[in-house]
Amino acid sequence: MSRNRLDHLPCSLARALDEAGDWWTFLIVRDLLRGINSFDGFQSSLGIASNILSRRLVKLCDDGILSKRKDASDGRRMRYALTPKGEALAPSLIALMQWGDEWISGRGREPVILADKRTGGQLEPIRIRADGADVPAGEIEFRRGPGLA
Amino acid sequence: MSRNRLDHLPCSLARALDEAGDWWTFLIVRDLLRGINSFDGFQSSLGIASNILSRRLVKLCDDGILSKRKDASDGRRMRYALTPKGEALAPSLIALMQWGDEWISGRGREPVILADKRTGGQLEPIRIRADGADVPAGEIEFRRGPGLA
DNA sequence: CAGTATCCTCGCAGATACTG
DNA sequence: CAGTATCTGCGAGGATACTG
Repeated sequence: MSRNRLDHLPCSLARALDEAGDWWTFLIVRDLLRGINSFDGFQSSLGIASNILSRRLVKLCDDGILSKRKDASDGRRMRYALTPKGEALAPSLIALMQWGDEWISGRGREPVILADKRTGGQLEPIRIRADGADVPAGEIEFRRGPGLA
Repeated sequence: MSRNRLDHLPCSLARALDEAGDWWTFLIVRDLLRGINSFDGFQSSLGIASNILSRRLVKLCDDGILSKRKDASDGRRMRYALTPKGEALAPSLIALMQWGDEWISGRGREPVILADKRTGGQLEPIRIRADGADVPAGEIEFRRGPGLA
């Protein structure tokens, strides 16, 4: 096999990786957490080819991670949103990003921003509740950093 | 490009995915958290081909996620261990596994075990502190579940 | 036991062109 | 704007055989 087949492993981690472990999934979810929710928004943010993005969005919708609807004021424009299942990826995404902050981007440097684009230039940090049942409740705040303008 | 090049993206998440986002990395780290630390241990646990496992272990050592040393009592046997950088992957790994428990393996079912193999048949759960600076401190305990015998 | 060494396959992603 | 359609290709992963 070329691609991994992790579904044979009796492990939730393997199954999670199998469904959400591909490269773009986390980055698309990240963009949605930042307020980016349109096709071309993803495209310009990620530099991903349109066919790849399209395929990935279809799969994410099929897997119940995203939902899709027409924009209320512009019928031509589609808007994507995270489902509860998709939002539930936030804790692992955040943990992974913080790992990158700490161990790759360089210790001591400012953490990378997860700014809410909806506030325009305001750069209001967004707060994401990690309210999984077994995860200690709390809020995580992203401050402005040099990594992601 | 065939493989993703995420390093051009100015984002810690992208860089983290670039370094630790491949399929086997998390599963090898998971095994180490369970107490599996030898080449054939990984192999029989994961069903991974030996050349792939070898390549992956070399890369993980190169990236500073694993360390490697000879077994004290058996010079032929190598033992792998998580470095601090590798241990720091635990929170995201755990979050991802819990996501799989909740959203893929089936809601309401028992979460998958992360049992410590070192205790033999005892199935003592292991505790992993999520003590990242910005992550609310707490302990996560894995209970026995049907997924991973 | 802990890997190398070869060879191969095929899925993911990229480039590009096109459409409602 | 939001995609589809086609073609191409690389490289991770696999099968298998072999070694100190």
